Amino acid sequence: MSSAKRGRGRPRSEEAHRAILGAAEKLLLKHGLTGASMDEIADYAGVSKATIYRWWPSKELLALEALLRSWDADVDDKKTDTGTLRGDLRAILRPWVKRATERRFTPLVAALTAEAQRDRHFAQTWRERFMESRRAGDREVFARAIRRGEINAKTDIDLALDMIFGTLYHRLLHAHQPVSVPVAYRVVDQVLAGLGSSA
Amino acid sequence: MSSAKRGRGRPRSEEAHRAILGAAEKLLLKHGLTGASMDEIADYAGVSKATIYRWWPSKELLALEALLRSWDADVDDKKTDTGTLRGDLRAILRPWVKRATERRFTPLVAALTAEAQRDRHFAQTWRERFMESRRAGDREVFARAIRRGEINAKTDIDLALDMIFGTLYHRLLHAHQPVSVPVAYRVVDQVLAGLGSSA
Amino acid sequence: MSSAKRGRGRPRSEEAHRAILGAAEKLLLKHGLTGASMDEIADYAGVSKATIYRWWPSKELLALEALLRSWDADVDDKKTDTGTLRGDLRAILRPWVKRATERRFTPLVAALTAEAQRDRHFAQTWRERFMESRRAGDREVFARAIRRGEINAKTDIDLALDMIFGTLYHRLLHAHQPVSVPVAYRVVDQVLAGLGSSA
Amino acid sequence: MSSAKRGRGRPRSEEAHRAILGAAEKLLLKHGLTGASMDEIADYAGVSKATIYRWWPSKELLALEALLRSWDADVDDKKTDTGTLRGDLRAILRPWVKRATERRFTPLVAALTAEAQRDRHFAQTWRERFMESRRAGDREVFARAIRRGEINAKTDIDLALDMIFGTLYHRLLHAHQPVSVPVAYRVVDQVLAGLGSSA
DNA sequence: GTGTAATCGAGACGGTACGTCGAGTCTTGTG
DNA sequence: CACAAGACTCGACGTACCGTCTCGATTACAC
Repeated sequence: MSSAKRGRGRPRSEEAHRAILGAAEKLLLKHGLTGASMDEIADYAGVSKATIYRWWPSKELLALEALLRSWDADVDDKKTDTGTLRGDLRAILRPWVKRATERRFTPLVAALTAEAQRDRHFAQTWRERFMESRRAGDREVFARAIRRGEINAKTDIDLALDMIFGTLYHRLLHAHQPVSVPVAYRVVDQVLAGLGSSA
Repeated sequence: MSSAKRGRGRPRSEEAHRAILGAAEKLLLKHGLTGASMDEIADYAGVSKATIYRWWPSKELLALEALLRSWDADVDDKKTDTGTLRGDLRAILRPWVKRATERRFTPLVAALTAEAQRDRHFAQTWRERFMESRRAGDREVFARAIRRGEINAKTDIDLALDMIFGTLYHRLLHAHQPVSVPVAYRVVDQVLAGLGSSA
Repeated sequence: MSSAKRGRGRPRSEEAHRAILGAAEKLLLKHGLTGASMDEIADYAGVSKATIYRWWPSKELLALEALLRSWDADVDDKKTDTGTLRGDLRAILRPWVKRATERRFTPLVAALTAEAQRDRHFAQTWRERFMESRRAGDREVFARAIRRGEINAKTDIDLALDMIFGTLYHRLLHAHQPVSVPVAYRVVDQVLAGLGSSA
Repeated sequence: MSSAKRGRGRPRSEEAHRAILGAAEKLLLKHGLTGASMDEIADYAGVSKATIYRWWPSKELLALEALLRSWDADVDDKKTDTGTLRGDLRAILRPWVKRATERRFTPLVAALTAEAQRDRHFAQTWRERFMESRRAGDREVFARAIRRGEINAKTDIDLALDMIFGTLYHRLLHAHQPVSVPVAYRVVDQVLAGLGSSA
């Protein structure tokens, strides 16, 4: 019956896996997509390049996973249910701003975003694994507000989220204006105000 | 005609200059920053690579200029003074959306944005020549609205602009949601609505 | 008879053995030493690579054995005693030329000869198993001729054999001149003529 | 006259060329075709790998040229006209044996011979540049003997040469029997004796 | 029968070299 | 001088193959 497919061959080394991701996190996050080479990563991980390529078909996919892990690493994903939409959004944005500004995520995010323009397939993966996955939670916050009757049921949630995160990413990427918790709060306020009237 | 400041040697070839930018526009816009090589560009322009590097210190700077020229090429920058802020913004965004969606700008913009993360110096140039230059006009529209008393004098113009363009770029870059003229109008409406209440 | 040393564990699979040699013969003979990979051979034999390496320490040794088997496969090693040295040598060379020209032995022979230059140990094995083993019979033909008084007892048999096979291999390896049964006969004639006078 | 094609661009660096061939001679001759890597050669030559590949399409072709140069390096190609065929052949073989036995040519020769079996194109080059080029002179020695009336005009020169060099290469490659000047002389004698009677 | 021991298939792994590509620099000869 | 041609350096890329290793599953002989 079952378990038929229980591993036949040599089991894949979780050790190696971890080492690769560790090296990728460290080197790619630090030096960026082009700043770190696969050879370096392999060396640093004490692993052969072939082993990396066995599991990650490209540098970009490896970087994506490293980014994801690093991103999710220090999240205290406290179920943020503060009772108000504004409160929930603030609770989401507070740690987001910290991560986004403290650590060197932006270079990788920018590089992978650029890669997504060149490779439709990667773009798909990028959307699913980076964008959509964190978006799901954010959408829920709006859904709750709708259930509460706090905002109009017809609110375009995706647009609202794009206005919030689009604005902040824009500043992050071009660094022409500061990104901070207060700024994030103001963005939330503006968006919320806008929602009300367009209802 | 004279040519007073004629140097000693062979005069610089405007012809070559134009050819380089033409090739850069064509190839870089079409295939992206990594998709086109300097050798290809030189070949296509019928120019030596050294000549390119004499005038543009790097591929990125060349791409930046090509992007700028292409961007400004088909602009009917009719001084758009419609009398209302909403009208002015719509007038600005209508051609913007066309350019941004019709032509292949996004890959280059994304690639150069990524480059800006790696190179502080390039980031500076990027901000000045790409961001700020088009921003000036946009800001003026808000300034006019303030003078008209249409919006609060303390309005954070930069934030408003980031909310508009940030949102649209966000969608452009990740293609998770559509970008269209109606969408752009809705963004304007939301932002304007937000401005009012936070005044 | 033997089987005395029957071990404790699972007996070695004769099936696997045959399959490996079969695959080796087929693939190595067809594509050469570098043209066929161990992975391919293992796959084709339906056997794991480790099983191959358990019994053959290296690709070269496996190839050697495959070559030997294939070489000896279609030999009608009719004890060729024709009564004269010339007749015996012709009887030996006739099938030799066929094998050497018809099938794809030369690439393997060349590759293994090259390997013998790099690895003294393999060179030893190569000499013993490939050269010497087929040489024994050839030498006997000369010994018979000496017993018959057909040629001088002091004839340098090894030199004679080297002159015959060296010449033919030379042509085989560099393909600058044809190898055929008539050519082989002429070589024999020349060598025999030479022997007589140097006696 | 010609010279029309005198380079426009940067002239190829004879320095680099020499360095590459020097490194190739040293490393490939010393460690063999597989024992030396292109990276090592590039390093040793103080040259980039790309430069090597610009001029030599493959490791094998580079090795061929290195072999040729090294082979021809220490030749005192004294026009050997001793008056007799035997004398001429001895004069040719004396230095040949020295080169062939003293220096580490055989591994490379064997490896390239093996390569010639895999690649028809390389085989062609190999024959032309290694075999035929040195053969031309050897053939002339026989032609002279024919003109002198020393040997039959119908002598199969190529066969005679194959018998001489084939025999010696055979011993060189398999090392089952010694190669020395006396041995070479005996081979010559045998071949010459054979020629006479088959005339 | 149950334990012990060798073998096998599957397949991951480290290592090492390959040949390719692109950016940017440098060296000539020519206009 | 500015330019065209193009050789050169540097360094990364992704691929391929070898031989080793780790497992779990088999298949005997021995107790």
